[in-house]
Amino acid sequence: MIYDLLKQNILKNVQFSKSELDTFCKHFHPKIIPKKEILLSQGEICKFEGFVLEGCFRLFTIDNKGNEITLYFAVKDWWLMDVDSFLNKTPSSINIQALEDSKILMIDKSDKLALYQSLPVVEKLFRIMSQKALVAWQRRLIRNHCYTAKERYHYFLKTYPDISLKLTDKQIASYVGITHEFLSKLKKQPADQ
Amino acid sequence: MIYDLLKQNILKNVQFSKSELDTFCKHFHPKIIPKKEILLSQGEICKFEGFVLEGCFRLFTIDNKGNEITLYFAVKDWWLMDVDSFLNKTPSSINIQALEDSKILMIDKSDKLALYQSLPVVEKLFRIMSQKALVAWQRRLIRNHCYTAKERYHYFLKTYPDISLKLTDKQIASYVGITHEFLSKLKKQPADQ
DNA sequence: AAAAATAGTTGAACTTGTTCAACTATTTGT
DNA sequence: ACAAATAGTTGAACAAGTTCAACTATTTTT
Repeated sequence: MIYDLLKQNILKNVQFSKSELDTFCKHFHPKIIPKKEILLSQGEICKFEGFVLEGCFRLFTIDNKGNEITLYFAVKDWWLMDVDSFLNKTPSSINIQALEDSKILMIDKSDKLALYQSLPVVEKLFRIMSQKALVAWQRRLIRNHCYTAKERYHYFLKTYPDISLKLTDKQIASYVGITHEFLSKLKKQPADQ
Repeated sequence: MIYDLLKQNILKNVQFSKSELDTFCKHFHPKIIPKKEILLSQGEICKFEGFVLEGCFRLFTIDNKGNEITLYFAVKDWWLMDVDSFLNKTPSSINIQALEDSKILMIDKSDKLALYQSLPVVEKLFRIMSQKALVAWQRRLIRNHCYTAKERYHYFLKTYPDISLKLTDKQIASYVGITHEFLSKLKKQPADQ
């Protein structure tokens, strides 16, 4: 069933009854996003939340010097949104673009806010999801300080072997935080040196 | 009253009734932490959450090369904990140290978990606090890529003028992500150059 | 008040990663 | 299948930030 993956994802974080799962899921609607399409553009206000079923997305921002920084790549079982823009109704500073033909489950902001009201356990779900995400961002910041570019690159390959197969080196470089020219040079060196 | 600041902090994030505020606060106990004392050490499991009333704390990690990376400084109105360790019962990778004689409100993990049960609006409070924190970490990672060391240093001074007065340059450098020698050189240059 | 420890400064040599430019290889659109 | 666009490679010059060491200034401890 179309909601199976979403239900599994929820149950990884918190206990939901069968009926709670159904109530939750029925507000999510499938959507096909063709390759290259932009789901959210820098400047727009994010009024949805998405859950990836198939394909791959890149969430990135473009700084004032024109550099692209990739926040993360989202494949099957990942969530898509700009928390900042969604929460604070501010223009988004990120772009969400499909790197492949993709399929997501989408919920409108108004439906999500209604869910928080009608199904209190949803607060717990997103409390836990947010705390886990927060921890991941903390760790990434620490890695960015402690690890060299080369170590960060190999960490990425090791941590997301499946995702990295779908990406160009340029996209990986924008996640690792280096130029693609330098990544090209790194690749020539053996991993341990 | 001792809980005034905590109550204000809560109301910034979510609407609590007077009785909800009281029920929430009564599980927090004041604690004095003298200067230099370590509230949580790397390796320990974090079984509390703290809210700063007075003084100043540094949350930092020491990497395998012996470098100190400061996650953040916590003064009045900031929260203290290692979310990762608290949530996942894993040995903490951070140290929390008082930089001055300080006073906090502290809640035990078991009391906090009980609060989630007895007062459902607490889930909402921490859902929102976590989402805001998550956004702050996202933004910091982006700044670390886009800004030079000098820009990050001046951003810190501008954003936390009150906190920076309490800190040594060495501590600031460990937040900005540079050596204190380099910070010393940066300070000689005019801010805009 | 003296001694010890910690913080801050400075310079020289060095390392890591960037920039720019020219080129080759691969993918995409028609 | 061809043209156009995009991705990847390579090298040389450069810039940002580190390391190490020697020194001075300030703070803490006794």
